[in-house]
Amino acid sequence: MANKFVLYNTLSRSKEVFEPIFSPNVGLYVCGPTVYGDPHLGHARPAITFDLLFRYLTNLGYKVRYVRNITDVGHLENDADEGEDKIAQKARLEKLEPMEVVQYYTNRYHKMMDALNVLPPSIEPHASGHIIEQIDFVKTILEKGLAYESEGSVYFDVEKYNQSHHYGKLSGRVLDDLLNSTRKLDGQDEKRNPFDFALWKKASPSHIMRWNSPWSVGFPGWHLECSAMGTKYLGERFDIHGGGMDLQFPHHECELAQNVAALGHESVKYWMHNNMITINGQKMGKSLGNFINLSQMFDGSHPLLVQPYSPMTIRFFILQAHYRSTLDFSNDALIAAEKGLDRLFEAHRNLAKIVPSAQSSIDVEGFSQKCYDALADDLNSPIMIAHLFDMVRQINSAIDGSATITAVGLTELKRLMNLFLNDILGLKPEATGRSKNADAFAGAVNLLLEIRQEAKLKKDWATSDLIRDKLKALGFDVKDTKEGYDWKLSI
RNA sequence: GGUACCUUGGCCGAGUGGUCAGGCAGCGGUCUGCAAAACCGCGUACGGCAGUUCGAAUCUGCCAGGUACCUCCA
Repeated sequence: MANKFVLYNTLSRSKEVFEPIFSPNVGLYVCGPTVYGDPHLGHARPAITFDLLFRYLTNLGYKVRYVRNITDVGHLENDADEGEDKIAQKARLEKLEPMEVVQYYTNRYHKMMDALNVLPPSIEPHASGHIIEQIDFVKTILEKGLAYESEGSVYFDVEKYNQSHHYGKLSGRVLDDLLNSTRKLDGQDEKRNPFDFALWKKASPSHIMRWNSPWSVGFPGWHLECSAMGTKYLGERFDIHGGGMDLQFPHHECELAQNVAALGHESVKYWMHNNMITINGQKMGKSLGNFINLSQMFDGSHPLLVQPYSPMTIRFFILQAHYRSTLDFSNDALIAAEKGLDRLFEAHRNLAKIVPSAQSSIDVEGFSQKCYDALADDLNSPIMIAHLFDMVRQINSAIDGSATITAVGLTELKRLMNLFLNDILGLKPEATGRSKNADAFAGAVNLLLEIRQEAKLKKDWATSDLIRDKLKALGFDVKDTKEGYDWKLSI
């Protein structure tokens, strides 16, 4: 742990040195998906951002417990069916059991995350599996006098809380402003103040997902699950809480207040928020209807896409921007990322072709240091990737013979490239599927290229170019090398 | 309306008060039978206007444009 890891804390609005509360253990909580729809490009951002963090911290030697929840109850829909649980509504729509919908989209989420090489968290708790813990949480807040019951629902008393604490400290909100800008919602008259939020909500007759509680048959409030599950699995104090910037308010603000109300102190030391992915400069979101599903990205089926993009291209695209910047989607940017990543992988593979020298012109140690420095500076993956590309040039030069590296240096470089590329950035070459089919296929292409070699020896350029051009038309990139030839499938 | 943030070369995207981001695309060269790939070289970019400063794209103010949150949202 030579490098001081510095990360941006939303709470202080500044970069802080990371010091775990109980080193070497690190508690990390990230808001996971609401499983009522197919995962889209927006879901990939936090997943990959915090996957990078998880991998990096683990690599630094920390023992990380990573909790990422599945939200499968509670969140209210805000359209015609106001007040109905999202999951319940979807279930009625598709004539499925709510938990069937939950299971289906959870499976989909896992499948997409797996494709993106996002490591599974240590614990993935479901909100629906922690109703008892959430009810207990509500009870505690009621006992502390910071919540009140009204018509079978329980609301957090924001104004009272604000008398002794600062509601709005995370998001920079001022209570008076909220009073004027809070929108009128259903059930508003049950509340003392419009900005009070539900801890427990009484279920309407049409509401399918419902549980018994001391107050009513209903369901837990929208922000409660993270308070309850974070506390359960990471303790009353833990290190990092992450999520998308759009969750900062009200979700995380409320969560923070709930924890202070129930526990008497804040739970989270560092709050991290990733920025949004935009499309034509506008946030990509479910409610805006401009999102692209991950499966559509992978197969190119969305009308905005001119071609499919592999999971690794998506991952690389996201890592090429800093997590706190917005990232604008475009085909040009994706294609550029795809080509760049290709070059990176190619150099990584070509490491095997380097012949070591007695001297070294490549500064392996400096390279390592620069990469670690970039990560240590608030997870600056774009800078790290820039250093990786600098190394690509040197690797290619070494193959050309215009740069040199010692055997020891080469071994270390191979280790570092594996570490940075595969283990930390989580970029792995797309599976080529070594099968009998593929072997036969490769054999046939090689045979053609052998014939081309013979034609070349006879200076029969017509035949040699014919083979190359026809293969090219079929999607094979053929290139001549000192030893003979090389090829790859470019589609 | 309130609050916060953003505006970098053809595109994407880092960063800093005073030599370099990086990728993609483009141009020139080396190599090649020709290509491809690779390597070498090339772009004097930082929204506008003022101010602070020896010096600002980087700090301050104003203006313009954009975005986010304030409502479920990654």
